[in-house]
This record gives sequence, structure tokens and C-alpha cells, in this order.
Amino acid sequence: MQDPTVTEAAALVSDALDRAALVTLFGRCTVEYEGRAASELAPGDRHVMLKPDGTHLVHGDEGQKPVNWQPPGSEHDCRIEDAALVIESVRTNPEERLAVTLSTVVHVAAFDPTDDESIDLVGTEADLKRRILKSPDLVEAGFRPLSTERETPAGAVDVYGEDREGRTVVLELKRRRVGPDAVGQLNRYVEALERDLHADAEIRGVLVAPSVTERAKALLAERGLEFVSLTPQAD
Amino acid sequence: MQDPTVTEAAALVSDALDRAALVTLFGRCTVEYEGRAASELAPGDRHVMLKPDGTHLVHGDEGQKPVNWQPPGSEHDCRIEDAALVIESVRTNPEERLAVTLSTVVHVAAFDPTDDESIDLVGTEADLKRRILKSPDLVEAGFRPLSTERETPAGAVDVYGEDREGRTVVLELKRRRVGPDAVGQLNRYVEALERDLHADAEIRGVLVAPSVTERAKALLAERGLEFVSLTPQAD
DNA sequence: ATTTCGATCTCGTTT
DNA sequence: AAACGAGGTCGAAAT
Repeated sequence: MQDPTVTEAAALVSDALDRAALVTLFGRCTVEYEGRAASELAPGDRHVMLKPDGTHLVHGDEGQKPVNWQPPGSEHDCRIEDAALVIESVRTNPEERLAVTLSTVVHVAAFDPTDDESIDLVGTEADLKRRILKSPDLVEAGFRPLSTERETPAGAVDVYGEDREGRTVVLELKRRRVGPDAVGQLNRYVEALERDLHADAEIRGVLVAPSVTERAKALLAERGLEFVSLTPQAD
Repeated sequence: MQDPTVTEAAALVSDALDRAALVTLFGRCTVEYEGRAASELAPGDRHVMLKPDGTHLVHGDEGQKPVNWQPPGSEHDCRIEDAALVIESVRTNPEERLAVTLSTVVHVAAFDPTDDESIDLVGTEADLKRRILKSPDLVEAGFRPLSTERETPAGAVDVYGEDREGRTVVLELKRRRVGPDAVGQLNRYVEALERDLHADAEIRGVLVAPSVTERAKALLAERGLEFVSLTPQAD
């Protein structure tokens, strides 16, 4: 529907929400949010999308992220207020609410979506783990993985195993170049295991990723941790 | 435009891309991505958005995140191939490419966007910092902030100051409930400063956030770090 | 329902 | 251009 009155638009949106359709609008609007934080957005031309699962997205002309949004699980409501179309989405836990007030509607449309196929994605940390379990020598000659997701008081270790000499080895895997955060994570696991397995056991911590930043390299050295360069995919 | 042929749709999209308009489509499509990772998506009805800044979003009927996307800075291109409308967005650094192949187009529209107002958001970590600098006693009676963003070899400390007895205090601020990662961050700063200011100086590390998880609390105790409960906003 | 961590994270800021 | 950290992060898996 092109250039509808706000009343016409409201009727179409109400009907579409009842049918659990996906609704899109384009028009001049203000946006208010209140919940985990709070925000106000002055008038501008924006794209609005309402999904049947409760998602509410407001996009400007730039950026990958919506300028404002409401997560899945919200309830959409639409009404006329002060000659404007107000679309409000509310949820609880956490309590939050998004209200879009359209003074002019350039465009409204509704679609009946079919359920999606699931996506097949390659090149993740899980792929890196599979690669290592299949060819442990990529990490180091003689490395033997014993378990994955081994629990420690500091969280689950990606890969847990032994080196050629029988020393315990902890691997932390990252699919791409890593900074200081990953070193901290690896260090937590190593310290937790040293405490768990008693102090005399030497435990090697190895960060496995395509590359590391300078600061991360310095932190690794400081903590006596190691680095092995590997990508999720064979080249 | 409702139920156009792919040729009509292609003409509209090409024209809109030349005008740097925002384009939306709805229809049956497959999606291919290759770059930082790689993915394939089988046929389904989806919503496609092309922004003039190079952003390309493909939304299914669920979730806040697009099922597939291409970041800002990409170049859009549209053509007919095998009786289907192919919209491809490509960028370099990193090299990546998203291709949407629409076999049926239910809907196409183009909008000429006006520049957006900027958003006014409150309840951020910056708000928490302002609150503390204005009323340092909220952290602890007698606390005196000396600088913010003080540089250490491990990165910049959120707030750096002294307690009533003149001991150095490092604050790490978080706007919401925190897990183990924030404790690791605080610990890095404290250790870096202990090294910097020589070993005999006692340095207190204080995590300031609304609350902490159990694991984070245990890690704090282990490291001799402290916690103060504060939210970004006064209640 | 909460915790934890990966992500094609995105986004802004600083170096 | 790269690095670093925040985010109304989102989302999924495990507890």
C-alpha cells in the first residue's frame, strides 16, 4: 500500500498482526525505548519491520544494526494516537518497551512467511576443534586429546589432553586472530586445573588460533603460555 | 511494486541503486555467503534490504539478527541470471561476498532516505562513570578518583584513584551483571599496575556493577578483588 | 530461568 | 589499518 493515511495503515497492520504476518513500513517517525537502557530518537525517515515472533526492528539508512529494536518474545500493538500511527512492542523479563510513532506513512506491506530452512555455516570454532581432533599432530607431534568441554571451576576447557611426555595440556581455540581476552580465558583454565590436580603437576596452556595481537603475545609470555597457529579450515 | 517479473524487479533495483536509495524486496530466494566464514541457505521466503552505505540484510521470519548479511562498505550489484534476480554485494578487507538469488519476487520497493537524527541513549557504562565521579562516596567513604582511562601495559583502567588510607584503587565498571570475563579484565589491570608501581605497593581492585554471577564472585575472592554494587542510573 | 561463551559478532575510539 | 573494549550486544547450549 502506497502513501496510505495513518488510519488505513493502522487497519492493515492490525489485520496483519492478527494473521501472524511479517509487516514492513517506511515513513517519518520518532522512536522511544525504555528498559535495559532508555533512548529517544528525533523524527526521521526510517524502515520498520515487525516479525510474528515479536521482533521489532527500526532501521535508518546506514549501518548493519537497527537504530532501535525490541527482541523476539515481545507483543506488538498498534493504535492511532494524536493523528499518528503508534506501534508499540512490549515484553517482560527484562521489562522493556519500544514505541514507534509514525506521523507519515509512505509505505506498508505484509507478507505471509514460510518457515525457513536452517543455514549451513562453515569456518567456526567447532570446525577448528574437529580439525584438531582428526589430526592432533597439527597442534604438536605426539599430542593426544583426552576430552573436550572438560569442566573446571573456571568453566569448560575446549580441548584437554596430554603431550608426548604425558604432561597435561589445555587448549583454548579461537577461529580468528585473538587479543588479550582469550589469554585471560586460557590462564583461568590453567590455574583452575593446577589447583584441581594439585600444585606439583605441570600444566601446559596452549592458545590455538590463526594469529595473536602483540599485547596478547606479551601476556602469553608473561604467563608461560604457548601459541600454535591454526585456522578452522585446511587451506 | 507487487508481484513483478524478475526483469521488472531488476530494472527497479538497478535504478534505485543508482539513486542511492534504500531497497527492500520480499520473495523466494537462496543465499550464499563466502568470506570470514562460508554459508549456504536453501530456498525460502525472506525479506531483503539494501542500504545505500553498502549494507545488505536478509531476514527470515524469526530472530533479531539477519539470517545472512553483508556489512556496510560493500558494493551492490544486480543482474538476471538463469531467469532469477541475483543481488550480489561484495567488499574487500576482509574479502567477502553475499549473493541472494530470487526465483520469485513478491514485492519490491525503494525509498529515498533522509539523514537520521542521532540517538540519545542513557544507562551506559559512561553514565555509571559520571555517577561515580560526581559522588565518589558511592564506591566507598573517602574514595578519591585521580584519573580515568589511565594507561597500563594491560590497557586503560576505567577509574584510578586512592582510598581513605592513600592506597591505590583500580575500578572496573560494568553497566550490568557481570560474569568471569570482567574479573579477568580487572585482574589484568591490577597485576599490570603492581608491576608498574613496584611490588611493595598494595593495589586494590574493585569491580563496580549492579551484581555478579556466582562464578565471578568466586574468582573475585580467589584473586583478593572486591565488588561494589552500583547501577548506571540513580533509582 | 540463569549462566556462560561464541559470533561472518557490530560499533566507536584510539593508536 | 589494526587493536581494544563496550554492547539495550544476540543466540545457543548447558545447568
